[in-house]
Amino acid sequence: MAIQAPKGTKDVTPKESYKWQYIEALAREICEHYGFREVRTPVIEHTELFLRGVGDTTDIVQKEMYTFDDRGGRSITLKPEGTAGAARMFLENGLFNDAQPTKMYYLNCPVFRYDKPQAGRLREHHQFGIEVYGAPRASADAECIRLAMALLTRVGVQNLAVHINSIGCPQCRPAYNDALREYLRGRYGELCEVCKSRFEKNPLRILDCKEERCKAVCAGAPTILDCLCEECKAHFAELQGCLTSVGVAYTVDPFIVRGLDYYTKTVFEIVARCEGYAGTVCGGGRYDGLMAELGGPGLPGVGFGMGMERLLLVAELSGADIPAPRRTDVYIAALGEAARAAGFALADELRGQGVIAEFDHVGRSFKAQFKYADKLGARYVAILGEDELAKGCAKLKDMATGEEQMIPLPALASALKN
RNA sequence: GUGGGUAUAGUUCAGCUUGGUUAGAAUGCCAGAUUGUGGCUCUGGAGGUCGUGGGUUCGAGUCCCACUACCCACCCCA
Repeated sequence: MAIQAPKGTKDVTPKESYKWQYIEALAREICEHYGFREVRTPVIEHTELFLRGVGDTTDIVQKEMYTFDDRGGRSITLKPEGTAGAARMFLENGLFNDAQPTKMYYLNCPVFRYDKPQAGRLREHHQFGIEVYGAPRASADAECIRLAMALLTRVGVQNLAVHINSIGCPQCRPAYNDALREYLRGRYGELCEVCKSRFEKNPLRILDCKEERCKAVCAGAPTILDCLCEECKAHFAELQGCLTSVGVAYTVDPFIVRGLDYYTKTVFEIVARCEGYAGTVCGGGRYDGLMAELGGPGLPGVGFGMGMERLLLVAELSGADIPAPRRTDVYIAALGEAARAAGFALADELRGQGVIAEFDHVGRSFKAQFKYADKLGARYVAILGEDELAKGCAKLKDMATGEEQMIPLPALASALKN
């Protein structure tokens, strides 16, 4: 093959697109029930947006962005996540002047990260995500988590676990960072190289390290939950109360910190465990400082992102029941030029009446047309040969029972609908 | 960025260890087996520059090297 798709990208073929459409339809339906409206923002943004929004010390910004200069010399970046673009859209369109909160979702949003591809991770993937702006109370956080769980369970993903944490706010986190550094200082030599470099600029990330030795060191570390200010404590308590009240089981995991700089207070991950894949399917949290960071009013935000490829992967691995696409109602088998002309028009007529009708564009024999109709899974074949045409009828064959019946052409549509 | 594996028909793979005439299977695709009828069965057909480039050899799908791509794990994340 001369040209193949770029590394880390994946085609959706006509044989599998129905699975995507199924999940998209469920997501739309659930979002509607929760009062969210769809937004669509550009695939490209000014690089500056992500430097300020996502944070210039994050892995995403430092080594995973698709950044290039356009012909006008502007630095442009393919969006690496959904929130920054949504926030920019919100500010640029002055939506903060409307009654708050603003609840939005995006679906099939392409996001790009220059990463090494592997199971459940691509360079271009598509996210479903939601954003709630202007809602300071923790009930909004809980609503986001509840919505994510509603979709995941509805899609059929098994063995889900919700992990929540609070990473505090600008008032209480510096104190925690000091406490953490104080604790780690004595065991600094035991940390991995990456964590040593994190020590000064972002010690919180050390808690997230997957290295066994770092985990061992962190096991006895002070937790941020002990250092939260009164406001953050109350917020976290409200979140837990809300989750409990809607039946969302969760575990408090002081080790999740998330990879984006904009988070404050609530962070959460929803993890799925199944044969073949175990890991995060949804990650999100609160970002009360983001809007101000982007030069807008100090409105709070909360939301999550969910990778659709990953969602589909775990859904299939969990044996989710994804309904097959609608079958062909009738295949019109015509032979001879006059019959073909009539058959072509008949197909169009039937489609206009809501029937899924197919017609031969290859010029196959009757036998081959039947075979093809069978492959399509057609319920009926309408036979239109010279005999039938002369009578103004079609012979309708039920492919399951084999029964045949002569039907006048004008009555076909209603016969098919029964 | 680090480590491991793989690359042969549309697809899933065998053949490679012990180099040797026209490279196989299954499945899919096309056609035929009563002249206007599917599924099951049978028969036939099309389809491969054996990832790319170099090397060793009388001879390379098979051995060696490089490159590329893909898969898996680490890291990070969705």
